[in-house]
Amino acid sequence: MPTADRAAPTIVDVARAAGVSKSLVSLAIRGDAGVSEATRTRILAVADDLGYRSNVLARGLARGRTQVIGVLVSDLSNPYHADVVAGIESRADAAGLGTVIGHGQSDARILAARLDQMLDLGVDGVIVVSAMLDAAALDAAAARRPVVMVGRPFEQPRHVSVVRNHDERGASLALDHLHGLGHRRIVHLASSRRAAASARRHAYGEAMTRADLPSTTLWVDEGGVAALLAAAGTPAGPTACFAGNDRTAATLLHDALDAELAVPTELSIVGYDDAQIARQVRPGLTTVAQPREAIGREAARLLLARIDGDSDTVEVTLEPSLAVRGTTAAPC
Amino acid sequence: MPTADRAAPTIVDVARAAGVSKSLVSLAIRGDAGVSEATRTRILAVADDLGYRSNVLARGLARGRTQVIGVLVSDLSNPYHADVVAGIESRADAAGLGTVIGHGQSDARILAARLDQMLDLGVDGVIVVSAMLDAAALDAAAARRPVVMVGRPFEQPRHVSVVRNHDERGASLALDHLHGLGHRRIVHLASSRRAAASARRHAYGEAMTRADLPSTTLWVDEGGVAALLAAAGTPAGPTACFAGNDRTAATLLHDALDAELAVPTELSIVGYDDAQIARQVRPGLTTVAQPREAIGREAARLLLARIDGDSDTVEVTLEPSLAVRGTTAAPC
DNA sequence: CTGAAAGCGCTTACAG
DNA sequence: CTGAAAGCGCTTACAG
Repeated sequence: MPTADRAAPTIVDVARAAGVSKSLVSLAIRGDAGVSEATRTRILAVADDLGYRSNVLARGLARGRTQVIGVLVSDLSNPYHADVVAGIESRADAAGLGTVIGHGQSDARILAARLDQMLDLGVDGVIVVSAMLDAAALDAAAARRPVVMVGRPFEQPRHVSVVRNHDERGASLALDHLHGLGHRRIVHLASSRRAAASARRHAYGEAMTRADLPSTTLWVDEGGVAALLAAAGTPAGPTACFAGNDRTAATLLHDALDAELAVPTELSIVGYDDAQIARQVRPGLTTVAQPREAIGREAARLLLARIDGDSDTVEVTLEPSLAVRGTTAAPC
Repeated sequence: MPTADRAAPTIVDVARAAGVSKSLVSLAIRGDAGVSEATRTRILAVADDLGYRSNVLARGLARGRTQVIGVLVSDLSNPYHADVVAGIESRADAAGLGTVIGHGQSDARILAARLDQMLDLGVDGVIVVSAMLDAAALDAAAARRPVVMVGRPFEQPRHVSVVRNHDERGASLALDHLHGLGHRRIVHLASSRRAAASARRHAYGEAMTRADLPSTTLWVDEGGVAALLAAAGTPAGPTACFAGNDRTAATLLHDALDAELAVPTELSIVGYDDAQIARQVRPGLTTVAQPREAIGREAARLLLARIDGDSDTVEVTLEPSLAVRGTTAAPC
């Protein structure tokens, strides 16, 4: 009995046991009006007795809908994704839809292959939580089923709705915080040229210009961390750094501490993302937090609307917030 | 065109375009011998031209196999799971099977519901990466499809193969390391009563007994960390601690540093799991590493064997290893 | 309120 | 080497 479900009862078994036709069972199970309450109750009881479970494959084939949505994430180990997925699932659950997750292993080609696999599997739509797929790949998928993307695309796909955090506003939050503390010499530490990172970088430059302060962007892969640490602590050196993301900020923090530079007094640091690492480093990292669950819920909402026939593709931008922890203080 | 795949070509479209019967298309696509190489090539070319994709729902319904396996994880944000999943996927990919992931949100009831959902979806088998489901729930699932569990179950399910790390050996590795460094007063910091944690705790006691040393287990939820820190540094106090997992070890490490206790000289710490946090704390945490990817590959191997008819359920125990980092040294 | 029939897109013997 | 037919388990008009 273990590895076989050959014996799995079907709608026909239920019909026979209940003494009705199989179409009636189908209607009763889906709660269709036009089945008397009494028979419906009886049929459901029989179904339950038999351990009947509706075959999603058969149902999906007949209806053209599986009531399952797919979520594709580029990297499972990124806790950011877990929160977004939780948001998606809460909305999908509420709508009575199942959720399956696919994993792209941070590789655009694997991601694209998994996307096709999910679509082949018959999901009613998919949410791509990744900015690694290009517009062409996303639009190709959107030609099969509704697709919503979470993240900031490099190039805007035409048939895909996008949900993302407002990077410019997030950068402003970080810089306003540092300005408010009295920092004037603030550098930006950049580590990526992707769309979200670039937006943060540009927003940094503009915020500095608005405040009439000079801006300096250092790149991690060009020895930016070392340069920053060498300059910090000197009379005209920077007193604060806005990093493009938390990983970069954490690296800077650790290297600063190793170099015996006091954080936050000699160097204040702000990250971006409110990743798990922001709470794990000491002192805790002040950082811009994306509304991850809300992003997930919004993405699911948009997807469900499109599955139900709403054909508009939109771009939704959610507001980040600032999580103030121990890496920022007034300059000494 | 965006949100519709009504136009999705079927095997019939391919047959018509190629001027053959649909059964021939089916055979050609599955690479069945008995289709001439020439026609096969032609049919595939036509299929490709039309953008034909085999409908998994229909195929699954007809064959009773979807060629997709399910992986259920209790907690997406746990990087441990990501590595296990990577191992599973590599093996599944190699066998030409797709993988979908379900997410239990660290809640046994949600986990059980998702397990049923995956089974309803028609997966050919499922790997449960969690010890949260009890034997009854696992066996119930195993009555429908082959199930393999990754982790250490509280109670052994009867129809489910189990793959796990050898906790006893892992604990020995940790204690041998500390003994080798010269530690004699070693305490165990426990935070869980689950099976894996209990095994590590017991193994600690036995290792100490074997070495003719007194053993002391402190519980986190009973103020164990404070008690440990108070005793450490005193003449007869402990010089080392074996923690039940990395999170507990990291908490201890941070609190020790806050209490100005020098790690590793005044207190050495060993964790368990080699979680991400083990690399993120400073100094880096010495810890027992589970062979996560190998565990995933082994689980997939067992599942595939069961899907292919091997009816034996087995328990496979893989060897952990020690990752020596900065939290252990000879006592001063 | 209930039943017989066709169909979803595929696979699988079974004839030729 | 190829084609007609039944069937996987469900849904959906359509008659009654």
